[in-house]
Amino acid sequence: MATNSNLTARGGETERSNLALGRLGDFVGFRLRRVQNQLSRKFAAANADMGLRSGLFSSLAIVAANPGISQSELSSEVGLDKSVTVTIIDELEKYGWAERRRSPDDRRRHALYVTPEGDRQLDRLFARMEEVEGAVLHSLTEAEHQMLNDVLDRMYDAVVREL
Amino acid sequence: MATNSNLTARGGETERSNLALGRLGDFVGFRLRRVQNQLSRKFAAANADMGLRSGLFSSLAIVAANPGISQSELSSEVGLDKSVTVTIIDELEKYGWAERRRSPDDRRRHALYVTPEGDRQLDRLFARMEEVEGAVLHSLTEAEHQMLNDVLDRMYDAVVREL
DNA sequence: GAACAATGGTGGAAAATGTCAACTATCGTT
DNA sequence: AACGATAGTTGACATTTTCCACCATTGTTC
Repeated sequence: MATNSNLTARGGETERSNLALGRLGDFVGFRLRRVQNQLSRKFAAANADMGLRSGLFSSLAIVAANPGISQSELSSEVGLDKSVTVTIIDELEKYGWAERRRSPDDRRRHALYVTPEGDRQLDRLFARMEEVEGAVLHSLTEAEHQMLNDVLDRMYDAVVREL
Repeated sequence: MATNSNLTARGGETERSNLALGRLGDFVGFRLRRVQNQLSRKFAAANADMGLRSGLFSSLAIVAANPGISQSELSSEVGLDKSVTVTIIDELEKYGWAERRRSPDDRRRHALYVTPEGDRQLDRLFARMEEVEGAVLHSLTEAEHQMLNDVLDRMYDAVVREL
């Protein structure tokens, strides 16, 4: 049942660097976190030159894909608090990568848009992200990659569609 | 190529709550983060009663699976700084869930062990984790689950085995 | 159309986390 | 005995979350 490749025995002071996962290995959440941790670490390292705040890239990308989106919508999509989103948009505007425009319909809302400069920046960021992921994905077949995306989407739908 | 189920059109002010992912949808890292975020959020909510610090559960589980492990080894496995691990073990000892014992071989090291009480606690935590994951995993077949674990393991190996 | 609850956005304080650089004790090697 | 490397600890510091109060605007209700 378990896909356990870490059978490292304790007791013999093994030199194999791998540790046992124990029951932790039965949970997808753990494996997910493990991989995701490393991945985001790599990505952060690759972009250490410019000091990009954590949620900044995702936010910019989401705005680019959804022109006119509101800060609340963005917040819930990226999974950040509204107040954090404010800070992020502030920064994006400071860099000149995005801008707020008052919505004519609902004057409370700020409709968000990516500037041309922001688009260029996104290109760069996406390129680096591809590099980082490439190193990881080359160990997967195209079919596996496809299936992974599919499975992750279904998991996301499942976890979101409950209260 | 992309497994995109969010084709929500912009422009028509659609009421569908789903947003477009755009190019972000081409990256596994994004999907990974998405699912993992929700999952850990759920898990945290399920355990809100006791105030469990972030890395605490994983650490306890790893120690349980590797009795006598050192703090450094634990640190690198969980992906935390040594100093953070110190704090975590402090807390675990305060709760009476784990303990340090000076290693006889190497008196610098602290060999870590889970107490019986810690084991009971782990049972409870694992049970809750199963509940949380169960809701997500029921949307996957057993074969998919298996494959997901396998793929994630390979990705982890790939990302770890590079400098 | 006046009153009131609900929503989008801001600002700021406080707690939780993560990062880093000393510093001690111990080990291994020479 | 002397040296560098490792395990653990501590404390300072920056960065991130988390919350809560607040203002402007909207929508609803009578």
